[in-house]
Amino acid sequence: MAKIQAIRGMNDILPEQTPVWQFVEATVRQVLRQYGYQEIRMPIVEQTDLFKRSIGEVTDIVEKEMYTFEDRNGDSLTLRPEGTAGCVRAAEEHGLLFNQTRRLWYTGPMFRHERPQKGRYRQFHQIGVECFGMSGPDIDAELLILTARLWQALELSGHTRLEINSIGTSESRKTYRSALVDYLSQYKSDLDADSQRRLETNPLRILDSKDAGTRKILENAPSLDDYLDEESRSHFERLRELLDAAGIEYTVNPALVRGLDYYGKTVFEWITDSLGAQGTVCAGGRYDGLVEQLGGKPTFAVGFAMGIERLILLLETLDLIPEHVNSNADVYVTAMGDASVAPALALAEQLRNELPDYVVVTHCGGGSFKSQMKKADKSGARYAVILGENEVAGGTAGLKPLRSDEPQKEVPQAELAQALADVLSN
RNA sequence: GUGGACGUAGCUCAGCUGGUAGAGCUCAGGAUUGUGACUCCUGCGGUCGAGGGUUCGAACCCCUUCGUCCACCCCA
Repeated sequence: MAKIQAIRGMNDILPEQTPVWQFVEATVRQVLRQYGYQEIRMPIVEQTDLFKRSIGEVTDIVEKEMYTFEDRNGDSLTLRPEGTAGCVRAAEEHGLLFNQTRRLWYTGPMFRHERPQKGRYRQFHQIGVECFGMSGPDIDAELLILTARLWQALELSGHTRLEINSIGTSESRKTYRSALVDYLSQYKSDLDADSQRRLETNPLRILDSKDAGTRKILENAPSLDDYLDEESRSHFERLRELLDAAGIEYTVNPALVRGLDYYGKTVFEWITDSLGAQGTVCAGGRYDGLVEQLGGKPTFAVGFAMGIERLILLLETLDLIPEHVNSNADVYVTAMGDASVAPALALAEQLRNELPDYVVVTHCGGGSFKSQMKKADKSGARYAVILGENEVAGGTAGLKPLRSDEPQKEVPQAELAQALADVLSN
């Protein structure tokens, strides 16, 4: 019988990996807390229409990447392919957006039926940040300053670069789009095959083409910049001033277009060159029209999402996972012989009471002294506490350093916690 | 959805022109009746991804299929 295994592109996160995830999540949480962002938790499943109406009917995500299925009562439901739509739905549904400003964040799995590759999976995890009710470029700048602080906290500054652009309001973008299509249509047969297809589906994406012939044609193409409305233009200029003032480095990439329909004005991406083809580690932008589009009052909004898998992949590639993240024991308590099992369990409890910040692992499962010592070593603990018949009889414990050549000491059990506190703290 | 590479022990891999499987690491035990890391010895561990075909004989050749990885598309 065939073995049942995980769904393609949906990965188990194993015990060796979870400490890294917790480290990244905790670091992000801490930075967001500093800026006063509030966490929101949404369901993983939403009505299919929510995504169709927000992401855009003709995007790849909606057309061919969604996990959509029928509920038992016939409703069409979809596993969320991204977080913004559900966040807007939840915030709107509970009156979080009316006449107020909000700074929200969330994390969790997202689902897209794509072919997996490095840094891209069918179930992947994002940390999303969304801000509502603020119209100016100052909040755009805050988001970028916040992410820059996060890169610093993760020691990723210098391995990520920021690209920004303004794609204008949907009206100005529409005008530009038709100008671009008009221009490119003259050369349609000279465009590469992908770009010919994009002419129908997503013409702005052609700006990004790597094909030499297409690039040549693009040289004389109309520029998005010339079609920007005045408000978008000044918004973008002000954003650049704010970033300059904050010392955030960036490049303006006129070809930077986001794939989701709801974006307008500011768009940005943090990119790394260390991950191969999937180098975008964080991306977002402004989406002032979305709340209204989903049935709410017009509400200014801007946000971004980070891919946790990509962040972790990057940290691992650059060998930036701090040492302490992977250690899963500080003290390992051995128990030699049946008679010392109960005292060992009791002694470990005593240590946990007095040293709540340290990880105390008790040896279970018996075995020779030698094998217990091996396990102590393997655990990564800095100290072994040795409890055998002699120690139990004398009310002491052996305190053995495992990471240095210092000699083992016999310590009265009552003084063991203090002795460990002294040696573990330096 | 398209293309390429690859599936042999828990992990990393070797296995020549077809002759029915090996190493290192890990794990368990021992050398050392209560002391890990280094060393040495012993042991556990494989329907060679699956199914079919060719052959006296297939891990190796052929077909099919499943899976993984990387890239394209697209995206975090």
